[in-house]
Amino acid sequence: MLWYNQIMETLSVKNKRTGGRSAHVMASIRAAVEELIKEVGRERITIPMVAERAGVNPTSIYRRWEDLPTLINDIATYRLDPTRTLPNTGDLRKDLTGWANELVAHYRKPVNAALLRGGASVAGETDSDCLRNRRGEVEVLLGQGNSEGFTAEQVMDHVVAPIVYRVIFHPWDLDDRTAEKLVADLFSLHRAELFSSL
Amino acid sequence: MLWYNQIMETLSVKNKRTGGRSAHVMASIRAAVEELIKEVGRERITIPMVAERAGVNPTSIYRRWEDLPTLINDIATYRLDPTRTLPNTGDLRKDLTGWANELVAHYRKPVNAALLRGGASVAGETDSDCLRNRRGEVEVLLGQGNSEGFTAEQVMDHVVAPIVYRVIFHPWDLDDRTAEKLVADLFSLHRAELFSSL
DNA sequence: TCGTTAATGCAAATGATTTTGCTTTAATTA
DNA sequence: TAATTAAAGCAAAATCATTTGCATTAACGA
Repeated sequence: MLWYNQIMETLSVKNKRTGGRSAHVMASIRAAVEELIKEVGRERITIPMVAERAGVNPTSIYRRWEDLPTLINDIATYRLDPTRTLPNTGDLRKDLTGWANELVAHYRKPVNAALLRGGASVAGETDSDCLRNRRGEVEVLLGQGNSEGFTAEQVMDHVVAPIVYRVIFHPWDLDDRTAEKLVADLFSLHRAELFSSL
Repeated sequence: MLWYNQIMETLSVKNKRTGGRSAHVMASIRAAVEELIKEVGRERITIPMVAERAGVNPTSIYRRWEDLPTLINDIATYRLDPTRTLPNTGDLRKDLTGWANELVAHYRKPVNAALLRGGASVAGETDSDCLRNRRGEVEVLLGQGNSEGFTAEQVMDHVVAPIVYRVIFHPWDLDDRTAEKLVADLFSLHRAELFSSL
């Protein structure tokens, strides 16, 4: 649960009055967007819809945000906390599995999946790769202790990419065995390379 | 270049008249959506915009497609000619590599990448998976001759997903060795399973 | 080629979204 | 607590999207 002033701090457009009513309006709008993203999907949300669900006047939304994409990106900016501690048991396989499981759990929440799809729709040109933090984390995981010869690219290709693919296109195929299976695939791939170099 | 009747066959909503004018209207709409996706981005396209650019009456779009997400998904889904012949040399590895190379070449064109991102933003609900044809093709490739024990899921996870991930988030990492490398990974993964079962 | 009628075009009507001017509420500061 | 004024509410107007009924075009089978 975020406090109202924390909610206010997450917005791209600032108010001068950050307490009481304003914060309550923001919280209602955010809750409404999250509900609606789950119920009707990002593409079918309208501003009047959000206003009605939030019990707020549409004008209040129009005056604060330029347009709907801005609103949704603002509100759905629920991120994996970049300061959280990563698994570090000394066992790379365990760490990767634990980390990938966090990723899966995160993106099984419809709001976060919707955000990723939203990120996808504006990716490619700018440097706004909304997964760049994940690659950074992979590098940390590989760096702490024995990387067993894996590169971040391999982990991104064979663990992160399949998860992302499922989140975006096949969310119903994302279950709590996905992460373990993919890490197992990664490790068998690696062993194969060891064998073939014998 | 698709023929008009091939374009018609790709739509989710069918016409009884598939030639001449209808096909021309479809082709114009498709071209308009492609241009606009590049120019203004998925988020700011409207149906009247598409109609004007296509030189077509908005009514023609409204009557055929339920709404904009459906239209975009339709166009994004069928950009690769679904009737093209797939590689069939008898050598699965060669076939997969050739097919994956087609995929890479296709998505290295900016229009197609933009369409995939557009598809991503409307994915996740219903069965509107704009990559479902790719999975179908994988099943065909595995079905013709020796599948060497691969499942479509494995190919989707370790060949298609990494390509899609790069297309959407890292297009600059998509080069003409990507496909071959990923198929090589897939095969080494498979060999690993053989080894580990010894 | 002709006749049928599906598909498109056109225009008016409807419905929804967005903007605007003004009023009210209440957060903040003194 | 009172004064100030930012932010929210309200309602009417303007804009834009969508639907609808009918006229026109042309695809396709006879």
